[in-house]
Amino acid sequence: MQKQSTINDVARIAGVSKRTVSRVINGSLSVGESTRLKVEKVINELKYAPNAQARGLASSRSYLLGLIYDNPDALYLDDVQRGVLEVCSTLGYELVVHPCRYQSESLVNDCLRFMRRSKLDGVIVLPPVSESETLALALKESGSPYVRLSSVALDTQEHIVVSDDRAAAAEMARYFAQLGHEKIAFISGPQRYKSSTERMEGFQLGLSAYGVKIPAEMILEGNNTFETGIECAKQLLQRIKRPTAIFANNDQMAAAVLKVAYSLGIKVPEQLSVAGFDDNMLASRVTPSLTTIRRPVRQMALLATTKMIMSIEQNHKAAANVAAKVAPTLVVRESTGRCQSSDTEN
Amino acid sequence: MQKQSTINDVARIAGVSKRTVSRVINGSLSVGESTRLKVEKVINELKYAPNAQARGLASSRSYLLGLIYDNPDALYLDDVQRGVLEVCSTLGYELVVHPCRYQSESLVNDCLRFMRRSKLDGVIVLPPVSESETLALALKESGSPYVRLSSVALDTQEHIVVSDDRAAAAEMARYFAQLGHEKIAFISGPQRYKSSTERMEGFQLGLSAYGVKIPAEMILEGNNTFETGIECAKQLLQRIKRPTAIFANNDQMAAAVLKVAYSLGIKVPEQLSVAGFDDNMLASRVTPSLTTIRRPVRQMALLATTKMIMSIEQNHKAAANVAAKVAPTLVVRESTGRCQSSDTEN
DNA sequence: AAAAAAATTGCCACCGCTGGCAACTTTTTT
DNA sequence: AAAAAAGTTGCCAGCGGTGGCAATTTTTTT
Repeated sequence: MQKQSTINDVARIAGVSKRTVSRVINGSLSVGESTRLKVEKVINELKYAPNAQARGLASSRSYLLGLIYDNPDALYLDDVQRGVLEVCSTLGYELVVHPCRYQSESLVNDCLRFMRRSKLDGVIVLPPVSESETLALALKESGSPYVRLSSVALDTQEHIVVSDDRAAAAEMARYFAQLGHEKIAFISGPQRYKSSTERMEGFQLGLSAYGVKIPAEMILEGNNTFETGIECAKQLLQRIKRPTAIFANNDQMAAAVLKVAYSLGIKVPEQLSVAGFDDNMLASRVTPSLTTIRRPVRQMALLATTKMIMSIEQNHKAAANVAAKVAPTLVVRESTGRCQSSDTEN
Repeated sequence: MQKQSTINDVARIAGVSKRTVSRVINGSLSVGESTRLKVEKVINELKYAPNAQARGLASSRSYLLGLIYDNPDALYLDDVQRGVLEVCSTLGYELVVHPCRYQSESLVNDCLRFMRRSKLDGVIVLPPVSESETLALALKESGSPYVRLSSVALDTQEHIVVSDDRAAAAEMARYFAQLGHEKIAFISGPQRYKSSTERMEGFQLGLSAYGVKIPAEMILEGNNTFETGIECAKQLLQRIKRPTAIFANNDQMAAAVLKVAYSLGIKVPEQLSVAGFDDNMLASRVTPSLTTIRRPVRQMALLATTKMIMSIEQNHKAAANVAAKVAPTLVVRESTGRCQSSDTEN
């Protein structure tokens, strides 16, 4: 367990002051070329790495980013983390993960404490926590950089990256309509989440362009889990007049529909078209594979992180200029097809 | 954005020295009851929270734990994170995630830098990185606490939590044999991972107890991804003499087998039994649902974290006493059944 | 009641680094 | 060539806590 070398060691050996070493580390412009090389050489020899705590204490920077979320889909979270870490690692930041409870009334305090305690340089907030306006306000007031991922534009460009779920759902509607479906059902997510209502409205709007309307009894609310998907699917498929196509708010529930259809002997896509939303790993694994909407989650995370680091490093104008909107795209696979049922057929 | 209060503010207002405030914060025993109350009152009024960086700098503790891994299955990672965070949050630690490349020759340096830079109090290492003996050695030498999750006992109880994959695979073998299968295939994971060889050996050993032996051509090596699972499954199922049962090293590959079997018109479980390993979300989502081995991942993470925090807090004997071995269990679902093929049938 | 022991509390240095400003060099201007 | 400007580098004071030890107060012992 060898003693860790400090900035003093580097300074002494390189024959310069530690202030100069500090400048080299931070890429200051005002360091002579020869001095820089000399110092860098010593740094490498000693395998010196600056102490993040000391650095943070002196400069009120921690090079720590936080990720705040509430019980997201594992696959979604993983995608986000990968995206964030990709940027972090190249820019020298580390990521601290922090689950919390969206519903809790101590949410705001919890998050602020988290940020203060670890002196985070900024936080990335995932849905649905990102939809909390009180939290957003508190973050804004706290003065530390933050970026929200969301399905709806919520505040200024600087603090958000949105995916246009509404448009994507509309595209799915168009696709369904063009396949000739008219008896269409929708399994929504919790209506208290904006992403759910966005998708539902987009879908309905898209269908209405084709003169198709979803009757109220064809809209069921799940909570984005496989289990509730099963419940909803059973309700929809055991009816006398069952739909010929079902659009679910996410892949988990769409997979559940597949499962129920199978157990009822309903053939997909011949007798029933099914589509999901997310395009997570599940979509391509199930049989038949799911037609779905691909959300560029990783890319959103990437943008969000870039944006945040820019705003940490005082490039607010630049941060506001990083693209803030991404467009999910339709991915057609095996679970959807032309409507083949005649009028009277069930 | 109000100024954050410091220990000095608390000390001044409470009319004591900051050393005393520090003692109160750290729960030192030698503080008079009345003094403590007085100080705590001020702390609450000011909503004072100690600066983690300053604390760390002075005491060489950061209350930060690291999680080191290389490209794990998203579902596995999520499970681990949940387990770790559960303990962390109750004990006042935060978690920093750090992906790295197991194959890279800079692995050790990368990990050590990570630990030093953020002054982590300890790290949890996931497979396959956890199998690197050089890394383990470096960690031991570095003196900072670490715990490895693995499928094989690798070092002293204090630093590891293992799941007995070998025994679990043997149990699957027993189950297969009792169903009457004799033409059995195995899709292994990369042979360079201990977990892969453990499972394979356990499976073979288990079968041999029933006089069943897997011929070499019935063992294929995938790399634990769905895609390679597809390749292996195709090879196995397009043969004239195809197996009546396939055991895959993980659920991803087992799901791939299901997919291929479906496309070839092979009925599962009537004509082919399929089983996986992990019991992740996928297993229950696919059709037919997968018989598999449930690994108590979350529990392992929990144990590992508990163990580590104990050893951070100097309770080495206690740490060594936390259970270090968990037993995965067989979960029977729909993808397996009695062997129904006669001798000549394919 | 004085001395010894124990319990509290305070002082000061220091953890490792960066910020501000001064000092020293080198280059450019006049 | 002297003066001004620009480019480098160093010194010192913190950032907000904790550790060691001394000082003070309280309790116990004789």
